[in-house]
Amino acid sequence: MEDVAERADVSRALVSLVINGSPKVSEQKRRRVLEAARALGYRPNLMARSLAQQRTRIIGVLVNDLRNPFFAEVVEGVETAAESDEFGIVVLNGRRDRGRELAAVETLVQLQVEGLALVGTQLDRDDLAEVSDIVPTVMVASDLVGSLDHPGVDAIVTDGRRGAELVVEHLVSLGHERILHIDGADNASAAERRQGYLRGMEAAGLGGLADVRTGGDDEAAAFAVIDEVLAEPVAPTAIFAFNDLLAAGVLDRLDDAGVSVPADVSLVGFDNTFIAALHHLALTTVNQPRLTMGEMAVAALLERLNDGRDEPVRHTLEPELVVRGTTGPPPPGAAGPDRSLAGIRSPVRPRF
Amino acid sequence: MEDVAERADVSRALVSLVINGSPKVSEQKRRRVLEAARALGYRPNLMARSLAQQRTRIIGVLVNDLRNPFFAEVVEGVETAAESDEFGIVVLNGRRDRGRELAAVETLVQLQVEGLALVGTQLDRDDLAEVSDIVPTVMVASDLVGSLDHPGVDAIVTDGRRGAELVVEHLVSLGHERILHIDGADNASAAERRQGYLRGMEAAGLGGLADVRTGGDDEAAAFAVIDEVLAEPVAPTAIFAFNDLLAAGVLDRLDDAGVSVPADVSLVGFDNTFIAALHHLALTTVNQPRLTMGEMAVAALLERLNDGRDEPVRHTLEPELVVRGTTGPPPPGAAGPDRSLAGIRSPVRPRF
DNA sequence: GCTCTTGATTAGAGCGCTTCAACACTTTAT
DNA sequence: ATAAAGTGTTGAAGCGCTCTAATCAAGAGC
Repeated sequence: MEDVAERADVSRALVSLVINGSPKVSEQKRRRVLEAARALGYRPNLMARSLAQQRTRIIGVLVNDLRNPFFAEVVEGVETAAESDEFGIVVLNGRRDRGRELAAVETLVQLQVEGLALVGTQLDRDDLAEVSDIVPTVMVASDLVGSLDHPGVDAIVTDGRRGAELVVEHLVSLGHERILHIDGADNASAAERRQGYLRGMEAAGLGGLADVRTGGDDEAAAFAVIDEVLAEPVAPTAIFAFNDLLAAGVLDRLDDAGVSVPADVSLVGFDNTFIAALHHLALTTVNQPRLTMGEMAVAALLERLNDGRDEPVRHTLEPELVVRGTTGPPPPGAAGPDRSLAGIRSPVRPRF
Repeated sequence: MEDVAERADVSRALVSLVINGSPKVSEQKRRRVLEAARALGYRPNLMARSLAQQRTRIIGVLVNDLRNPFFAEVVEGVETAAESDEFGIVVLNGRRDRGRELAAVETLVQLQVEGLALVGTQLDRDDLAEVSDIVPTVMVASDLVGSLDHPGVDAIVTDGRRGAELVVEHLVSLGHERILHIDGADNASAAERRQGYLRGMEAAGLGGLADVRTGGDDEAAAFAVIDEVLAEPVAPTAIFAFNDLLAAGVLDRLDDAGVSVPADVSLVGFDNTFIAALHHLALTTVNQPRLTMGEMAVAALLERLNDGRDEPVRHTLEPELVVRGTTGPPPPGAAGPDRSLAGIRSPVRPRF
C-alpha cells in the first residue's frame, strides 16, 4: 500500500479511500491510484483490513456433513443470501463428529465471524449458550432439544414432526399398518421426526404397531437394520427412513434380498435431495425448502447485526410430501399377523 | 489479551508465549495465564495473529461445484491432509461460474492463504499464471489444456484419457460399436475424456462411428441430448456420459422413454460417486481416487511451502473401471445400420 | 482583502497480536 | 568472589490497514 501511495504520489490514507470507493476523492487522483495499484499488482490484505475495521463481513457456516447433498444445498442458500448482502462465508465441515464441530466453532469465533450459521449440527445447549454470547448464531435444519432456548440463538427449521406425520398419514391412507421407522440415531433432527412418527401412528390408532429402530444418516446404517428386519418373523409393509441417504441404503439392501419396492414393502425418505428424484429410485420423500432455509438463516443473522434484534426467533417452515414411486398399497395378505420378508423373493430383480 | 496479562500479572508478551505453547515459560506463570484466560473467556484474534505472524496457516480451496459429490469428497481429502499438518482450509464454491471462480480466487488471495487448491475449476492459463505468482497453486481433478504450464502450478489428476479409453475398451469387448459420448461441454476435464474416447474408438477401428454430443455436467444437460438421440433414425447401443450425474440424467430420460438399460442400450458414467453405487442405478463407471487426490494436493502445496520446491509437478493417478449393472452386450440385431431407439418400448418399466 | 465554506488530502494513532533485543535473575564454572 | 552461561520475562516495534481530526487549497460572500 505504501508503494502504491508513493507511485501515485499520494498518502496511504488516500489509497485506502480509493480502494474503498469513497466518494470524496477527485477523479484525477482516483485514476492515478488505481493505475498505480494495477501496475504494482496491489491486493489489499483482508486480515489487516478486518483488524483495522473491527469487522470481517464474514459469516461462519458449520455444516454437519458436506457429503449430504441436503446440507450442501442449504449452504448454497446461505451463500446466495450472504453474497447479496456483501458478506462472505467460510464453510467448515463437521463430518458428523461433535468434537470436530466444536473445534470448528472455535476456529470460526477466532476468525471473528460476525454471524454463525450451524447447519444440522449436533451441538448441545451448553455449547450454544457459550458461543451465542459471543456472536449471533442461527441453527438451520436442526433445533435444540426441549426448546425454550438461549436468547442468542435463532432457528430455521422445517417442521420435522409434521413431516413425519405426513408420511404416516400417506402410508396409512394407502392401507399400511405395520409401518417401521428407522431413525437418525443421535442426529440433530432425529428426535423430532421420531416424535412425529409416533404421534402419527397414535393418531391413526396404530400406536401399538409403532416400531422404531436405531439407524443413522447414511447408507451403511441402513444395512444393519434391514438385515435385522429380514430375519424377523413379522415384517413391516412400509418403512419410513430418517432421510434420503438412509432410504437409499434401505432400497439397496432390500434389492439385494430380492424384496421389491413398493410391491412388497413401501419406502419413504426425507429431505427430497436430488437422489430421491432419480427416476430409478423415485423415492417418496418429504421436501424441505433448502435454499429458503439458508437464505432465512442469513436474514435472521442480519436482523441481529443490523437492526439490533435481541430476542430469539424461530421460523418453522412447512414440509411437503412428495409422492413418487416407492410407496403403494401393501401387498395382499399382508394384513395377517405373520409375514416375514425373508420368504419373499420377487421373481425378477431389476437388473443383473 | 491486555486484560489477561493484567489479571495474571504478567506482560502481554508472556501471554502470547503461553498461548502459543512456548517451552520457555515457567510452569507457574503458564498456569496463572491459562487460568486468567479461561476466567475472562479470552480468545485469540486470528486476524491479528496472522497479521503479526505474517502467515495464516490457511489453505484456500476453490471448488467448481459443491453439489457434485465427487468434488465434495476431494475437498474432504484436502481437509484431512491439511488438518494433520495443522493447516485450516477455507472452501469457496464456484458454482460452475467462471466469474464467481475468479472472484473467489481474488478473495482467497486477499485472505492471504498460503496455498491454493483449485478443484475442478475452469480457470484458464492466464488466470493461473497470475495467481500462481502470488501463492503456490495446485489444480485437482482438472488440468490446463495444452500442458507445458506455468511453473507455479502443480496438478493432481486422474488420467481422464485413459479412463475414457477403458470405457470404450470395455464396451467394445462387450460387442458395442455405435458408442456415443455425451461430453462435459466446457467443463474442466471434458476435453481429456473426449480425447480418450476418440482415441479408444480409433484404436478399436471404430473411428468412423465416433459420435460426440455436447452435454454438460448435470442431469438437465443430459435430457436435451437424449431427446435428440431418441428422435434420430440410427441409435447408439451404448452411451458414455461425462460423469455420473450426467449419466443419472441419461438413465432417467431413457427410463421415461421406455428404453431399458442395459438391455436396449448400455450406459457408463465417470467418477464413481456414491450415486453410481446405489444398487438401483448400479452404474458402470470409472473410479477416481478422490480422497487421495485431495491429500496429494495438500502434499504438493506443502512441498513448495516447506521444502521450497519451485518446479511444477503433475501427478497422474490411474483410473479404474468399475463394472456394474448398466453395461451388457448390445441387443441382438443392433449391428444393423438402422435401429432407432424411438421404436423401442420395453414391455415393463421398472416401477410405477 | 478578509473571513467562511466547502471539499480534498494527509498525519498519525490504533486494531490485537508476535517477536526480537534487552534485561533481570539464577545457576554453574573458574 | 567473579565471570560466564543459562532461564524467564518484558518493552517496544511492527504487521497492513482504517479513520478521525487536522490541514490545506480554492472559491464565495461580505
